[in-house]
Formats: sequence, C-alpha cells, structure tokens
Amino acid sequence: MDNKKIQEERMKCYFIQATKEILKGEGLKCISVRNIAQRAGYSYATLYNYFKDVKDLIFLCIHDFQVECEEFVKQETASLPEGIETLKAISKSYMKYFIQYTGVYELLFIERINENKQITESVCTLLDKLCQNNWDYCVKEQLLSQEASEATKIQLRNAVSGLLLFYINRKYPNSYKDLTVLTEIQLNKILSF
Amino acid sequence: MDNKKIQEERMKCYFIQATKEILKGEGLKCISVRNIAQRAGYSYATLYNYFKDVKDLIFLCIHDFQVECEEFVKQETASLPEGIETLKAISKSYMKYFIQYTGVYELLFIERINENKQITESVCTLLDKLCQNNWDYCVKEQLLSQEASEATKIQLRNAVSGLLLFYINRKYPNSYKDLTVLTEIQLNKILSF
DNA sequence: ATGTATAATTAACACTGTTAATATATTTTG
DNA sequence: CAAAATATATTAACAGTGTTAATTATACAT
Repeated sequence: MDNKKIQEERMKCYFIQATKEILKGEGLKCISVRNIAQRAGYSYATLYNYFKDVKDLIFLCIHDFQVECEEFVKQETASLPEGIETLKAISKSYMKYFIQYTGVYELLFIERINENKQITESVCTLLDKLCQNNWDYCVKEQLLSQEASEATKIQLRNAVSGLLLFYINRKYPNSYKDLTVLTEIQLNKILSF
Repeated sequence: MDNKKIQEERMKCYFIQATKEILKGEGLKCISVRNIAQRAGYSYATLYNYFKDVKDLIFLCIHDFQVECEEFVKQETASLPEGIETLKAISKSYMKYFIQYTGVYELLFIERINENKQITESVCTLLDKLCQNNWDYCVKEQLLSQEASEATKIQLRNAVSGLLLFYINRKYPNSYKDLTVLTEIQLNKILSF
C-alpha cells in the first residue's frame, strides 16, 4: 500500500524533527531515546518501529543540517562577487553557523556515529564545496595555479576546522571577539596569493 | 599523619594507572567506573573515597598524557638541528603520537570534561610549546619576522588539529598513507618562508 | 460485528554514574 | 593484649541510559 509508506515517512519525520530540535536547542548531551520520543509525542519504544536504533535516527539528521548550513552560507554570501574576499566571507559564515548551533557541530564533527563513508566525506568537504566556484574563479583569473588552489583549499578547511574545534570544544580562545581576530589573521595569511 | 597521605596517593595512583591503561588500550568508550575499579583491583564505590567523581579522575590523566606526548616527540626529534625541517618533524611526530593513541586524542581534544582553563590552554598550545625553540631560531636567523612566526605557529597548530580531527574522528582520508601525503603537502605549504 | 494484522505501550534487562547503608580492617585506648 | 573507636572497602539501591519482549490498543478486511 502507498498509504503505508506515506504514514511511515510521516512518523519518521516526527522523530527526526524532534531530534533536530533537541540538537539545535539543548545540544547533543540532551539527546536520549525517551527525550526524543516525548517531544515527538510517542512512547520511547515506538521509535524502534521506525528506526533500527537511536544512532540510525541521529544519523539521518546529518544530511539535513548539512543542507541547512549550505543554505545559511549561501544566503549570507550570495550577493558577493567571486574572488578572494568571498572565500573569506564563506569561511566566516560557515564558522558562524556552527558556533550558533554547537550541537550541530558536535554531531557532524565530534560524535562517533555509524560510519557511512558517503556522508562522512561530504561533511568533511562541505566547506570545499561551498568555496568551489570561487576557487575555480581564482584559477581562471590566474590568481593561482590549479595545483596551488587544491592545496590552499585543504589548508583553508583544516584551519577553519582547527579554530572551530578549539573554540567550541575547548573554549580557546575564551571570547568570541578573540576568535574573530584570530580567524581574520589566519584567513588573510592563507588567502594571500 | 604522613602515612595517610602516602597511602592515599598510592591508592589514587592505582586508579589513575588503570584509567590510563584503558584509555591507551581500549579507548575512551570503554571507560566506566566499574571497569576502572576492577582493573585497579577494588570495588567501584571505593573510587569515590579518593575522587569526587569519575570526571575528576579522568581529568588527572590529561596532564600525564601531555607530558608523555612531549617526551615522545622530544625523543624522536632530539638529535635534529634547529630549523624548518625540525618543525616539520615535530609536527609529524606529534601527529604520530595521537594516531597511535587515539583514546588519548579523544580525551585531550574531543571529550567534554570539567573545564579547567589552565590545563585546557596547555593542551591547546602543546604543539606551540614543542616548536617554540625552533620558532625562536627561525626568527633569530631572520628566516621570518617575529610577527609572522606567531601567525605561522597558529597556522601550524590549526592545520595539524584539522588533519587529526578528520583522520581520527572521521576516517578522512581513509588510509594512513593518504594522510601522510596530505600532511606533507600541508606542512611544506605552511613552512615555506 | 468479529477476527486478524498492525502499531503503540508497558515491563523488563543490562548497562551507566553515584550515594547510603553495611561490613571489614585498622588504629587508639583502657 | 582485648575492647572501643575510627577509617576504609563493599554491597545494595537509585535514577539514569539504550534496547527488546510481552502486552495492550487500534485499524482494517471479511
């Protein structure tokens, strides 16, 4: 029956929605089967009729957050012209998203979940993807070689990851202002070619 | 009484030792009060006579691992002359330590524990510290300015952190060989001045 | 309307960290 | 040296966690 599928998808959606709300609000540490189910308006065991386990459910949120982050950055940088300054703006916007939703950061980069290679790789290279057309532009305008752009892309990804890890996970530096200063210096250093 | 103190310290040491063994062996996910106590040869509740809670105990391991990492890197790079190549060697040795003991990496950089500013900062700047005399050397030899060395130091720290995070936590890239290639490129890029 | 398939719930299990009450050593005192 | 007092270690219990089995409620087809 087709109705079965529709209803099943709707139910799944309720649980996924609840999970996403908790992650964005209270954070990863507040995720529990009973907590999710309560917010979805069902008993905790009902969840297991639609998901293999809680990891399976949480895993499904990753893709949604990835898309959300992408849209967030695109909206913030859509009006900017292609080039180095936009690469900086994208990087800062990307960081802004994860600093605003640290629970999402934890899920995407910290939490050990069922290792799906596809998703894992697309999470790791999300910033690369967001920057891609700007890198292409810089190469086309001969601001740097194709080879150099590849290495610099990875450099940018690592720098941003490092800054986020220390700031979100270790409160280092201990103020947002200090982080922005640090970020500015690092971005200028990496993106001066 | 002085004997009291000695005995108390000995007891603490048994639990700390057990915790460190589990962390270096099975990893952070295998840490539990009952598991630690069993390995130490005591009941789980005995632990609470010597530590406020399990976080307090785990926290005490951080300093030891930091020292161990420091000694590991120093031993591997002691014979090298000061300079850029040694900065690379130190970075690679530092990465090697954490890849060998991923449980230690998790504890120092991933796990959310009682936030002690002192320790947190010293963990975040451990690589900086290990490199310091080489940076001083490079500045003295006028290979780069003091200001540039500060920015590059942070750049190196972030790059290494990013590489470790993705590789250890997300298996990206998915082979150690690929990681070494990626690392080599990144280090050469950062340390070419 | 009744029987059957399906979905949702409660009860239970094996874990987790932590605390209170109990049992065991150890030390101090008569 | 024996008894009382103190300190230490252990078991039992509680409130959590994820997960599964058994049970109840619901929807659907005959």
